[in-house]
Amino acid sequence: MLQIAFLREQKDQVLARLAKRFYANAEQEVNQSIAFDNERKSIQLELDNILRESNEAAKIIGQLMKDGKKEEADQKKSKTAELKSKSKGLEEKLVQVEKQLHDTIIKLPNLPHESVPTGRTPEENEIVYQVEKLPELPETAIPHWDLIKKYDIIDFELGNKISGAGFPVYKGKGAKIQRALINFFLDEADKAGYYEVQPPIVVNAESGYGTGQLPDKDGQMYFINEDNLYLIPTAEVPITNLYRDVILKQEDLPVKVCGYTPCFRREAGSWGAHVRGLNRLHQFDKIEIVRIEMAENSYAALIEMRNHIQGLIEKLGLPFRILRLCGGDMGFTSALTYDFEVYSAAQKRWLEVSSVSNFETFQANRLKLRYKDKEGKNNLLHTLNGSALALPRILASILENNQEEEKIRIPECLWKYTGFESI
RNA sequence: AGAGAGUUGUCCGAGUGGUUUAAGGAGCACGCCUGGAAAGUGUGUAUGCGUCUAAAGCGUAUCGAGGGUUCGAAUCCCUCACUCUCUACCA
Repeated sequence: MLQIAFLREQKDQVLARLAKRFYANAEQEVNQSIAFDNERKSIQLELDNILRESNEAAKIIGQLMKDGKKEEADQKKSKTAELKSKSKGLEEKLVQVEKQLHDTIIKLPNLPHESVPTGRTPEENEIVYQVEKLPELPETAIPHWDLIKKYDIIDFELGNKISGAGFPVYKGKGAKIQRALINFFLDEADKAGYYEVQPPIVVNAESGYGTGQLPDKDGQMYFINEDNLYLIPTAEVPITNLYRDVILKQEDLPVKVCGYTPCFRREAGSWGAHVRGLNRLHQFDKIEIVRIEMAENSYAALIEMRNHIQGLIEKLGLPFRILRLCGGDMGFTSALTYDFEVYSAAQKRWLEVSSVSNFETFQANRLKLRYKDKEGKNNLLHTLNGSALALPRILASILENNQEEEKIRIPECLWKYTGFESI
């Protein structure tokens, strides 16, 4: 959520930056927010004055009662009745205006960083890096959905039977390579200084709201009606929310946390082309890295995270590229996002395997995540996160890119985790 | 799941309608004292919003959350969340 004070003070800049997203009603919604805020302020001022008067009166009445001057006290009481009805009306109005302000400002997406390219579609993303040569596979190469059948390592039909589409069963070496990837990614994160946590994979609405999945992506999360809980779409939600309503000390920074969780996505309406096999699932595994940084360090941290992810993909030996997302393709809450895509030779297309973003204060403002500086002043922090990495598409590209006539090579960095060198 | 007891500031903890403007203690910060430290001692120590160019100051709200009663609520009433104890169940 954007800060109302910033909208007020830097309206031109806000509108210019929102323009990069081609956000339609920017000017109208910004003006509306400011108008609601003005109204809020004037109501509060009036309300505070009335409350002050009645607080003072209550004190006097208390004193009069004590002194036994009951009649005088009663007289005073009748006067305060009027104040009371007035303050009640104002309170209702205040709540209403605060809600209107909130509902308006919550719709505004984050402001793109100045380096974000202008553009509406994925085609306009900027390619920051790309491997020089794309791998070429022999004519006989097949996509991963055929490979998993050939080697019997992932079973979608079994998953269909016990759960439904998008919930595969990993079997034998398929299951072991999952476990190997999880451990490899966690160990690498650990080496890079990330503190490991194992959070719950269901969260309450407040947490969903804190990181911005709610109200924006309500329909995308599985919801447990009975207990009012959501299945997490990413570990970003529980991990970042560990720091909801927290005021950190400057010496606690930066915060670097990682965690492995299953992730659940309904992906409502997104079935069809390009979602075969492991390309899009309802349940998948992911290792997430999360950082909390002071504003002046957050972009350096983003590059560090990007380099970490790049290192993982390089160790796995996969052909990849890095994109800087254009304004139109960037997520609602992000100020700058880099996407990693791995080339699938058998599918002849790029698959997104990681997304690393700086949210600046957008999440922190909702989370009320701040730090106390040397002067004792509280400031909003910057939050960042990235997938390091999500398993299914990484597994898909390992299978596809490493296939040979009668086996699939396992990247060497995984051998000590799998205990086998090929499938 | 049933019964009971709880939730107060950074922490512990007092407080059952009106000097609570939240006692007292601990911790922390800064000062005094000291050769240095400890002890001692003094002062300070939450958050949001508003007012203000800003700071200070002042106002207002916040004692788990939300609502209610009252001139006045940490205190009384209602709803919800969470914690603990016992019982039941169970990896």
